Amino acid sequence: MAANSRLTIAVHALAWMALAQRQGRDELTSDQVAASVNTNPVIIRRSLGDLRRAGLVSVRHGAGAGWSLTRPPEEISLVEVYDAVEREPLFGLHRTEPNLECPVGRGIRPALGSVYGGAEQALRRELGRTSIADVLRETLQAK
Amino acid sequence: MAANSRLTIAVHALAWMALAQRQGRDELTSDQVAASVNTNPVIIRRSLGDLRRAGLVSVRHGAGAGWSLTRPPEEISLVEVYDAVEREPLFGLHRTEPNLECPVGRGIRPALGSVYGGAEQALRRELGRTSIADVLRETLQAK
DNA sequence: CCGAAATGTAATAAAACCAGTTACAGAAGG
DNA sequence: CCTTCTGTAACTGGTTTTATTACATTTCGG
Repeated sequence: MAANSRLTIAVHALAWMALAQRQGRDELTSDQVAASVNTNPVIIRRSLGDLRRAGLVSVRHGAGAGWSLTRPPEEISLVEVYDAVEREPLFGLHRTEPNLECPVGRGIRPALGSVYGGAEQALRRELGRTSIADVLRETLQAK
Repeated sequence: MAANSRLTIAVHALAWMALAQRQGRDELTSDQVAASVNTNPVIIRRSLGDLRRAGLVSVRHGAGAGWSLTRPPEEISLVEVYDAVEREPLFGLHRTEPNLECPVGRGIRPALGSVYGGAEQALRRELGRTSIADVLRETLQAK
């Protein structure tokens, strides 16, 4: 699995926005976020665009524009971020249809689908236990 | 995330081997497994090779060779299969080092590491609740 | 109302990964 | 010894990911 870093980038952006907010800066541009994440501003705009579509951040256009959180960071859980930025299921099924003349080939896809669904639920449940505020607190504790 | 199908292929192979075993065929060649999964025998040999290194199957070489389970299918849990075939962590950290002059950039990686570790544990715990025998039973129930 | 500043998005590129395929050396049973 | 099958390397086509450039669009501030 080519593990992507979409969740990492989105959480980093949100945590940084939460810290800036605490310091009185309610809005950040994609350039400012990109400077902390150390990537290209377009990557940040794409990621924050996903979060905007999920209702987690809002944006103002034009000159003096910027991004801001729509909720206090205590009320943004990582599962919402996960759902906002991650589209693919965790495990892929067969790329080509299995042999339907084999009893295993016939029935395995729904069986796997239910197992995979349960595993994803467990993952999402665990992510739901952590908020952006939690991540920020742990981040600032690291000396 | 380009979700790969390694877990699917490995579980399919093991379920098929479990069914064959129940029918008196203790050994299968990679060609026979590939016929059910509907893929190339080399893919199966690579997958079963991972499972062999994890101790879940054994192989005999040469003419009349084949693969067999080393344990009853009730005692093979999906988390063992997952660990055998999946090397990458679920979520990638930053591809390039974040800006260490930013307090968030400095501390976020260990913070995310601990969150991601917990999420993976939850996933693995859930996968541990299902065995190859469970998958086979559900597979055969699907009409 | 004009210009500056910022977003949204398309197009492109390089790197990585995945599934599939061919090929072949090596092992081992008969 | 010969046949069969594994183990693995090499390569291919396709997809994904991150990064980058470019530009039309939006809107604030003066």
